Amino acid sequence: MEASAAFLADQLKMKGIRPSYQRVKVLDYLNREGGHPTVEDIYRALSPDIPSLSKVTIYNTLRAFVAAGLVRVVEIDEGQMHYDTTLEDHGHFMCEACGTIYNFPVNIDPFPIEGLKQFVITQKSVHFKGLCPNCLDNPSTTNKEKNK
Amino acid sequence: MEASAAFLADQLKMKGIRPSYQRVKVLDYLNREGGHPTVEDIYRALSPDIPSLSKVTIYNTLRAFVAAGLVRVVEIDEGQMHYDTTLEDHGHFMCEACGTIYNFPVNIDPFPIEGLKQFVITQKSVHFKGLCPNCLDNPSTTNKEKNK
DNA sequence: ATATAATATTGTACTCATTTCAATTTCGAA
DNA sequence: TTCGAAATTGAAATGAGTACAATATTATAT
Repeated sequence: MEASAAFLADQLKMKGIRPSYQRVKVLDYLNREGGHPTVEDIYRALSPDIPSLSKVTIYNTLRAFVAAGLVRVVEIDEGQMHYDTTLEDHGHFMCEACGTIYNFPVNIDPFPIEGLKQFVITQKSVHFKGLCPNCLDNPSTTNKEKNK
Repeated sequence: MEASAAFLADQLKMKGIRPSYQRVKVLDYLNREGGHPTVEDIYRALSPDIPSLSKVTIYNTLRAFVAAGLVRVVEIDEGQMHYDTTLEDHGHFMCEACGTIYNFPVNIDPFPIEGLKQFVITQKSVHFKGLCPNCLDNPSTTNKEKNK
């Protein structure tokens, strides 16, 4: 289901972000699709509807969203950045066969952080890699390249 | 102190890597300097001694070392890859002011991995970011750019 | 409603890490 | 010593992300 443009615009206004047509569309995509899209994913999805859309706009938009705390950057993939709408703390698992990123619950705080006594920690990430159940079941039918 | 070239060459041979002049020099650098160097770091350090040295060789060399299990990739910095000679499991802390990467002990295994029951996990990383004691003490005297 | 100033969008050009490719050099075994 | 395989090198390509300047849009004050 699709949230109304007005509702999405209010979401942005509350965060001090001007609800331009493009920004509302990006937010709508993020809310609808979830997952961990890249700039490229978003561009490919919205470009048909907004022929004039530029990737630069998506970069700018996501930068604004991250600064406002609407989305988070996931840096599990060296190739490109992914964006995550789940704001609660959680871990990320990336399948090395299909490239899909999964969230999993993990409690990061009770870590024995001996050795970082004098450090100020502003960001904690837990990143796992391996093979997801889907690729384990269908070894040859999925891979990163195909899914592009 | 510097390990003998013969000793380093044997280290490589044992891993099935042909001990070329360049590879021995890269391994020597890694053993001597430790830390979390980038290709650029290694290139700048070795280039004066090996004028013909190409960055591609360092890329190739590190890829071979990683495949052989001699070093590990650290993907905490989106900009560029870092390499780590510490093979035991540990976390990485990256200072957002000076860019320095620190190791810290962390026991990753006893994680409550509910939600990944069906997954094959081949790699686990714990990445923290923030400010290191050095930069907390000298706020203006260190930064990523200067340290380049 | 309109003018004006501030902000967003867009295309182009650029940076920079990494990879690809082909040519040359080096190494190792016969 | 020779020959084939593997390594090194430079040049060129790739691809994500950024910088910049021009244009378009929006918000606010009049």
